[in-house]
Amino acid sequence: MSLQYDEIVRGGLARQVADLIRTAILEGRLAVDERLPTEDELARRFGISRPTVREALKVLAAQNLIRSRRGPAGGTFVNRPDKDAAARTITDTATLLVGMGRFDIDEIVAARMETEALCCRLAAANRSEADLAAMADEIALLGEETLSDEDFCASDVRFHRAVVQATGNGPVQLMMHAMIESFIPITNMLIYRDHERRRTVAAHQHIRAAIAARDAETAAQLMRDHVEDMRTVLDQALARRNIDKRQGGTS
Amino acid sequence: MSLQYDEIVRGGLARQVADLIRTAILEGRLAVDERLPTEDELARRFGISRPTVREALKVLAAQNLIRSRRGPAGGTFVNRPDKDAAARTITDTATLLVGMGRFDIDEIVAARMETEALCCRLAAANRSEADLAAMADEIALLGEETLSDEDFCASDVRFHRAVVQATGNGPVQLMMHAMIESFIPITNMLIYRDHERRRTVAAHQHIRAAIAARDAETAAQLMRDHVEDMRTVLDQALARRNIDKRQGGTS
DNA sequence: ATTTTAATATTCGTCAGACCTTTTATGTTT
DNA sequence: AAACATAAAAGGTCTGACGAATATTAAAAT
Repeated sequence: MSLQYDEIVRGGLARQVADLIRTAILEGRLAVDERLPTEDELARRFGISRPTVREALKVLAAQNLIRSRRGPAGGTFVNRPDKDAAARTITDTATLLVGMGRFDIDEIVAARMETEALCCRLAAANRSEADLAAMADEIALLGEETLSDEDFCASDVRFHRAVVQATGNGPVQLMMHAMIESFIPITNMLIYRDHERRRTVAAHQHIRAAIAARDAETAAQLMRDHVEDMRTVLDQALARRNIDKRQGGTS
Repeated sequence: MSLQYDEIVRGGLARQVADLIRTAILEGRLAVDERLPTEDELARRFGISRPTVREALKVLAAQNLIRSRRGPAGGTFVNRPDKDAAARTITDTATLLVGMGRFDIDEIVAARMETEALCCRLAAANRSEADLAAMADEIALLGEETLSDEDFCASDVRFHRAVVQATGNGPVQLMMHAMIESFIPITNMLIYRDHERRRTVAAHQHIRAAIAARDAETAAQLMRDHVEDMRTVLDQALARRNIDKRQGGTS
């Protein structure tokens, strides 16, 4: 364990202590799963009170850097960087920006169109049989007539995630999951009519077939067309909503 | 202001309160820049103590959801979602994963190669004169013989950021900045020799020219080749480092 | 009358020490 | 040897207080 327990100079104490410990973790001076001193001990060594130590630790826990357990074998431990936890953090951050309207719909659609086309190319090169099976599952589910709108959207999301998964590329998966998830609130605005549903299922089938055939360019182009299609439906939905707003002002 | 001050059921109190407030913010029940009750008031309404309230608020502050100021006009306020703050969060998260070796170098390079090629295509379509000027600046800087290794790397990063910027697409910028930044620690391992530096400058010039000419496919291919080149140099550097490790075991 | 200065109230930031809850380890009993 | 009871360790929470920063207000000086 290597930590400096003085050097405190200016700013909120809790913040400074959090920064010190975070830096120690990021620089590897605190190993993964290593146990920090007890809160009492930290307070003593930093020369601050325990509540302040706890505020600092809460910050680090919120960033998934540490975890705490009670009991004699408990204490505060350095977390192993976890892809899933990181994915959640990135997704939440992106979702917040999208939800608060910090991006235009157009640029979101454009971003998704291009990045998912890229995923198709990578997926065509790297897909496994399991990936193809996962896509097939969602295609079958999506084809069921009795599916509710919510279940239809959820399955649609899972298909796109399956394509991302098939890229076999960790960093790409990390970023794309965030992009797809943060887009959900907008896609959920859509109300799919029957013939639109059939179009979606057909598009998914063609995309899967191209990926299965390792035809990267066809898969990418099909995905672009598919997202473009979604944009058209989305535009209509938005237009309808605006008309409704003007006519029946029931806000 | 709409907040439920009871419904506490199970789990850490601080955690629960943080979740309640976070949900209220995310659902828009607490408007941007709205002021929450004072910490004393929150403690009273939630039926908990002020230190616990503070732990909850620290968590939310760590997630950039709120800010606090002292004084009579002070208090706790809801933050406006900020692209820069979000970019920092995402970058830090990705950097942690990369730094702790949760991704293979190969998949990082592959991800960067494909995503930056994509950026070139978008940049060719959307670049402004200012974007081209920013790229030209970094090219000029990178050509200077006297540049230190650190400054060379920094300028290289800024060129790639300029390309990303030229896409004019917010979500893409968000994700790509994270990818480029998190890759820095690895690129910094490189020691560029003179002829490698010249190759880099030449590659940047060609990429910029293709983007200026709105030649998307050429720009994309040049970027792929450029990143591929970096990978080659990187592999050599890694090989050298491994040899050094075996010979001079000074750990 | 206006500007400068001082007092004051408000709110976050920190502190001290105590008690509660959970969890593990130990030791006793059967 | 297994089951149970007990104690100790550590985080989780509470109470009450004081310190520090800052906006408002009042007072004073120009």
